[in-house]
Amino acid sequence: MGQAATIKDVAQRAGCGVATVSRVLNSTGPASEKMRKKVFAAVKELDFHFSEVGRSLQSSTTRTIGCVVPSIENPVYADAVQGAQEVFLDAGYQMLLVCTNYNAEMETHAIRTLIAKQVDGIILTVGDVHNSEGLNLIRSRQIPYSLMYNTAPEGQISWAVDDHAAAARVADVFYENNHIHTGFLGLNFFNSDRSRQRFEGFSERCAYRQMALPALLEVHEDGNDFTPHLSTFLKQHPKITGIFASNDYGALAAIRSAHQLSIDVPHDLSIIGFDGIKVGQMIEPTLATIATAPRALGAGASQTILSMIDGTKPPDLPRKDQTFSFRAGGSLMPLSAESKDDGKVTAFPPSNDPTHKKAKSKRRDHNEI
Amino acid sequence: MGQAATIKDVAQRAGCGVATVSRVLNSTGPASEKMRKKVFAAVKELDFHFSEVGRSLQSSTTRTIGCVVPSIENPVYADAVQGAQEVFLDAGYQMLLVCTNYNAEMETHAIRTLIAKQVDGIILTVGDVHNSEGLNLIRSRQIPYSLMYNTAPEGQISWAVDDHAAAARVADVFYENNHIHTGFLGLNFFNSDRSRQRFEGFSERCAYRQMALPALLEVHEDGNDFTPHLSTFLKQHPKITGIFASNDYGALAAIRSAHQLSIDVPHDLSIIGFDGIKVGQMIEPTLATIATAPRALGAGASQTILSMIDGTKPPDLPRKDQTFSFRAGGSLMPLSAESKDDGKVTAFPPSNDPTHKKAKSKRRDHNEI
DNA sequence: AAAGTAAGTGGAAACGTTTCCATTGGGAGG
DNA sequence: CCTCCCAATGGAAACGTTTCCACTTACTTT
Repeated sequence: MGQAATIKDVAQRAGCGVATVSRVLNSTGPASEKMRKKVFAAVKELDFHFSEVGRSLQSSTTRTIGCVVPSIENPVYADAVQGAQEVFLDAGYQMLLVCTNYNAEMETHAIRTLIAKQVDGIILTVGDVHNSEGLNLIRSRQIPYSLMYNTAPEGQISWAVDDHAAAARVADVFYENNHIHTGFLGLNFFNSDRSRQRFEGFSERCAYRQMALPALLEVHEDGNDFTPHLSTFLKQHPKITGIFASNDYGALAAIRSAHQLSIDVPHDLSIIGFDGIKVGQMIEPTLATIATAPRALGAGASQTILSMIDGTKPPDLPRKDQTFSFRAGGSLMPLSAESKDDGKVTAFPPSNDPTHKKAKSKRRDHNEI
Repeated sequence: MGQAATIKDVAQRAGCGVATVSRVLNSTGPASEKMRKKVFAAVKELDFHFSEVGRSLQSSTTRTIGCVVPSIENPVYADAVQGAQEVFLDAGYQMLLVCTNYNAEMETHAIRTLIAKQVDGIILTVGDVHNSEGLNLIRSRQIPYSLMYNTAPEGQISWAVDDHAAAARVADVFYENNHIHTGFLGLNFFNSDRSRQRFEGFSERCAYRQMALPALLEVHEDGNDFTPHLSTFLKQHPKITGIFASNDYGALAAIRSAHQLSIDVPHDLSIIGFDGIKVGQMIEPTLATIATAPRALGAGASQTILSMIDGTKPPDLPRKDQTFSFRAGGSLMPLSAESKDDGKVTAFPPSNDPTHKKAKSKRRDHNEI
């Protein structure tokens, strides 16, 4: 059975014209019962299925959506993509996925190809919203699109977490728990405007709260060599009692490195992450973090696009402060009031004592790390 | 600039026939320098790009590959998909992604649609290799395809971890570490033949080693209510000193639940996972596990498909025992020889890990759980 | 100078659909 | 019995490409 059957084959077999076959199969237009029978019989015999390509050419619609994200190794994007995918699938659309690996060139190229493939819409996370060649192409072609995880510039739609506000929330949480001296752990700080936004929001709120300005620890890759960095950092900033990591992986790495340095989390050091990945709740201590809903964002962006396509009313974007929530966890612990003001060492056990008696709330001695 | 320009518009603008435009732009066939200039000028003015749809119709090739996996929330699949995607992108193919959520109906439907879209190949993980309607469709249509993470039946190609052998390896590891009484934690045991394969391989090798046959703890969802299950399970099987979880998430859940039950991992209970997800190495204790290379599998499957398409020699499948490796980790600890036979409480060798000194060398007393 | 060749070019068919339009036939209304 | 209308149908155009083929032109070769 070499080539796939076409509508012509069906027509011939059923002894009618192609127009009739099309009408019968699509239930568009009239057809006698006799013809319908014959057509269906022919379809069955030939195992005929419409070619979407022919259809697309004629209708100039592909029922395909492009999706461009940096990487689905990051569960945040993976979830968003999957959320999007479900919505699209329900609506009868398929999804072309491209991961750009945070590479601007790939981003542009991918978008160009998607446009050439005549996708009906594009859902994307770009590296730099204000300077994305691909995004410009999309806009000039007037293709329905929705951003994800980008802070939306003027008049554009983006389903995103409000990084700034969320980070501010973290500062509040630290404040409420008497952590005044904090650090910010930024992964890929200079590649990710999301990371920068978080630092900014965090810093500003710290200032507002009259807390110390957060010390910045910038890390490029999440290699295994993070421990010395943390050690140095904590020596340089001995007063720090809380660290805000720009994402949960960073937080996990910090917890682990702290552990290796015999710094107990949360007794000696509190840590808050960002994203709310699943494993954060599967470990001990559980990770205090900013929980986000990537699936919902992906689904929302998809619905926006669908409504652009069929002209219905698009869903409302969530209120900015509803794009995240703080999730308590074992990695955060209130600092006792007496050590709050100066972070000064009070009663210490000998620092070479590796024991971590949980009950006792000791402070770490930074000078001896 | 309403509609996108077509090759006809370009031809008209350049004052030539469409054939010439096609030849110039595709560098196929001769063209005078004068015409070339004019064509390129017209292309620029009109911002013309070929429509892939028209092209596909004519060439009956779409430069698109379908990818069907259960879910990319599972980082194993996410990595595999991304590995595949990179290979395809390099080769100039785009990837249509469908996540089936472990649902056979969706699987069939997705594959049907992919076929209708005339993808040039399909890379997929099916629920049941021996009874997949979609797979049959693909085969009857003679579409290039490659399985992933399915144990390949007779004469089919599948890039997969050898679950059976890997699980056997885990039994060996337990044996070498004097763990004779073990349990198997199966997630979605009845939905996943992978999980079953692992149990089988594990059991067989346990028998071969003359270890106790593993007790099976079956879990349906990884909810928060796992702890009581584990508690009951350990009460029922008090001799167990090692648990093999059918995937890393299960292992993490087990560690956490053990913690909640005041069972120390690894001193009281050793745990080995499966998959080798990234976070396994970011937590304390690190997770002993079967490490796999999802990206490589995805990439391999892609290359297989590409070579089917262009008729070149397909890459060799990896040797079965090279599809995985055992990765040591803190969640596994050798059982002292004297307690080996009966699991009786004895003194433990001092841990060189200072953080675990707090764990008093106690064996858990199952009766008190 | 005639003939042959090669380069350059455009027309038109083909790919698989949908849809407009024209044609047919039959039944109802006058 | 003649008209009119409507249901049923098929032919053909259109969608945007590529490619075959035929045609012109100009140049080389005898």
